[in-house]
Amino acid sequence: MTTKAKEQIIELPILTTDGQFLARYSEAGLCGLEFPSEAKRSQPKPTTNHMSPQVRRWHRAMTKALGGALAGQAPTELPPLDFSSGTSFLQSVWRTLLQIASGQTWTYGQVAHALGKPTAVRAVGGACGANPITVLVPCHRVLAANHRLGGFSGDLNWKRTLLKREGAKFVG
DNA sequence: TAAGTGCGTCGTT
DNA sequence: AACGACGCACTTA
Repeated sequence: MTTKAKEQIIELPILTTDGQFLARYSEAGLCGLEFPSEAKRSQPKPTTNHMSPQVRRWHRAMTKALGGALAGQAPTELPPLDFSSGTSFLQSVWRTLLQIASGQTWTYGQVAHALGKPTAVRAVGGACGANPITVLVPCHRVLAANHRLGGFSGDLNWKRTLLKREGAKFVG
């Protein structure tokens, strides 16, 4: 028995006015949140493991936080975020993104600079694209230089929509 | 102005 | 070794 127990991931849908998101929980906390379109793909998992009270609690907070976030409001209370899927660099970028308040935007360059790696601009872009917790880890608030919209993995319209609701300004 | 090219840069796969 | 959700300088229309 040298094997480390395969980490148990619980997947739960969250119904919103924008469709059905999919939340993933590990023992450590929220480890994933997917947009409705992507969530449908990995739907066939009605895992009815007896949810721990903890997951229940996390999910309740998440449902509320996501609803608020989609309305352009700052999340009130969040479950702990499990970033363990990422390398240390990725994690440091994701943590930095949490500092960007609703309604404000940073550029990829600013994020890189905040990390103490002002030239790692492109790597920051890659890290944003690898963000496992969409919306709540606000990778959509990172713009290209000169307030240009920049890219987004998946549907670029999500980035526009979220930024508009938060009252952030951008070009594109 | 707008659009396209080239290159530096660096973490990830 | 190749590839980006970038940034900047520079060239064309």
